[in-house]
Amino acid sequence: MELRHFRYFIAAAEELNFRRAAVRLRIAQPALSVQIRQLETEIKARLFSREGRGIKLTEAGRVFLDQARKTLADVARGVALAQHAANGDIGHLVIGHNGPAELLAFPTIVPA
Amino acid sequence: MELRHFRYFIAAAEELNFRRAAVRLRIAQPALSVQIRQLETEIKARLFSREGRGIKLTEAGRVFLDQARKTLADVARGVALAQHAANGDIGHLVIGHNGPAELLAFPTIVPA
DNA sequence: TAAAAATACTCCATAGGTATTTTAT
DNA sequence: ATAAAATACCTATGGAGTATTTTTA
Repeated sequence: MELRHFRYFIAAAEELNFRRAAVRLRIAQPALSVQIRQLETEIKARLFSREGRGIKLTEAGRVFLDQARKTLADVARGVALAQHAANGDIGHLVIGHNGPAELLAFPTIVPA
Repeated sequence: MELRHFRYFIAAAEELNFRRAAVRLRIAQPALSVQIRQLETEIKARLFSREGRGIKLTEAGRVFLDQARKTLADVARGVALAQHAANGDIGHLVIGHNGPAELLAFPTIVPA
């Protein structure tokens, strides 16, 4: 299983049509058909019901779509974090306060 | 970028040695070397510092390792959820109770 | 019968292997 | 001097394309 399967599956699930999804992915329809079939075989679950005229998501397809989107989001986040770290940005400092606003004082820079 | 890059990177990051990681992945060391280089090029961040004798994770490598593990965990979760859904298990019912235990009664099956 | 997916094949891009070189200790 | 990674080159697996067949609304 590769990220390609996730990208292809999401396109197919959103278009609910292999031909249109293939156009969007800039590949041929049989290539998409084969990759989706591979994915279904590997996870041992049917993701689409083929109705001769179009396709529908199965229940397994619906839950998998959710996770597939999260997976691709994780990938994007990993890349973004790595790039920031590579540029010396090692994270964000978050300051919280849960008391009355009157007790909040900001630090002051005192000239030497 | 493909899941292969994530699997290879995690192995290399855990072994901190391309040769040992390659053995674990059952591929040759140069194949691993090339794939890691591809990954670094694609995300535009150096993940390892090469020290001639071995490798070390960079800061970018450390944050990417974290996300790479989450990504693979998401993949596994997606597969598990899809398989369960395919077998008719559409989720779990969770019942909570926040009052005194004395007020808790279990439903009883009444014979017809 | 028509619109869509599946199948059959062919081709080629690239993952991976072997041999060797480079690098840093 | 040596252990590890990088480079060069070759091989072959499989992703993708074109043509065609199968399916069902």
